[in-house]
Amino acid sequence: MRQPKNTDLILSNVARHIRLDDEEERIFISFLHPKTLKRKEVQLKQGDVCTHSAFIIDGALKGYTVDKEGGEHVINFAVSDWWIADMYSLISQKPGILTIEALADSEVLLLAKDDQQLLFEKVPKFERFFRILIENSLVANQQRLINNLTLSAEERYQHFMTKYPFIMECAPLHSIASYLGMTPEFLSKIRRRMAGRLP
Amino acid sequence: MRQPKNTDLILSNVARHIRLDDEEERIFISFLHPKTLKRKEVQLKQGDVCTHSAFIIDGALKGYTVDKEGGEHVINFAVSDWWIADMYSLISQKPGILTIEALADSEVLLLAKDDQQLLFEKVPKFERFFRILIENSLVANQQRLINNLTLSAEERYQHFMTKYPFIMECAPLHSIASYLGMTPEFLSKIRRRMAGRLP
DNA sequence: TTTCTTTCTTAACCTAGTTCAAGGATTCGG
DNA sequence: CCGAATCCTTGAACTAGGTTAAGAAAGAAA
Repeated sequence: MRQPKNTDLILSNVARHIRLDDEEERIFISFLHPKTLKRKEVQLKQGDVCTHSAFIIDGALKGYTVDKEGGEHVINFAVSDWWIADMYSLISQKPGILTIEALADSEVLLLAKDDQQLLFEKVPKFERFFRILIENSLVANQQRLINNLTLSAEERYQHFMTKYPFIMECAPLHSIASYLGMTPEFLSKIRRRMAGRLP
Repeated sequence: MRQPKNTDLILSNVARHIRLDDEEERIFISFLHPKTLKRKEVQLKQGDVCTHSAFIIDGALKGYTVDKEGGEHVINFAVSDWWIADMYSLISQKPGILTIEALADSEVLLLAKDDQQLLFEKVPKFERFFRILIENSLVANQQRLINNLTLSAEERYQHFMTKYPFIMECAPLHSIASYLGMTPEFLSKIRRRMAGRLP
């Protein structure tokens, strides 16, 4: 086996949108830096400039902001086969608003912003790939906004469970509550109601 | 004056991110279709497939969804020098979730999705331009999500006023309330409180 | 002008979701 | 295996924001 097993996943991720020949694959992989994260380890800290995108091979991460009262607000999750970064900071190269932290021991591949630029020059197809990634992010984000504006807390939870069952399995409920814009206590109440236990 | 005045605005909009020569400008403009909209006129209806992006020369539009109870939820505004479309539908070419409607008599330039594809082939620089537009959309959208999750109704309103004073001037308050995720009655209460009129 | 519609506000009442405080259940590090 | 976090749940008291209903002000249409 010439390539380490962990690059198979990212190559099939890329192959979903663009087709690469062997040489292009080699170039791409040469830009990636593997990193392992312990549970609770912070990959990016709020206030720092985001210099890398991370592709998750295994494990799970969350991105969150801490508000002025110290409350934590989960903005996104990322599990195996997903990308995560503080897009605002990555794009603008200004201090970011997200802390990205491992929910479980994880293995990721990092792609530096500068290397991404080089990659665009050597393999222009990647412009297209990352444009599609961003398009999908935008659509997902907008849909989430609409859900927050139009659905009740219970409906948001139900929708989340059917859309992201795999996240239900690896993220603690209080993080999911935060992501859904409610308190953990209220999520608990919803779950009791849904289980038929009154009141 | 060789070019109609109304293309100046869109060319300077494009020039903010990519540099075009005369021929490229000519090609770009040849793909644009001017359209005028009367106040309340619908440019795109919820459920239809979005086939064009619109660049606003003059006037103002809003994009909104109607939920199953018939409630209207404003998802975005667009004023002079902005682009608007149902990105979900435009990208996926599936029936959309937004209705896009003129808030005032408006003048827009339409770019068909197919023509955009042709434009990419003839002037590849535009790939970059539209990628940047989408990046900015994504960042703005994410920031809005964070605001909705972390700020009170009053804080959201104050933030909106300072960030979009020009929208304050052309959109009715009930649309702004909807955009901010509150009822018009509650926005009214906030405004009274802020004006110092008790209670 | 007059009428009709849209926009904005008020006030009284209501409720979805929060806060606070506490206890039990798991899980994790050592 | 033990102690300490972390996680989840409960319940009671509270509040930010919603609902309903009504009227005033200001345009637009005619």
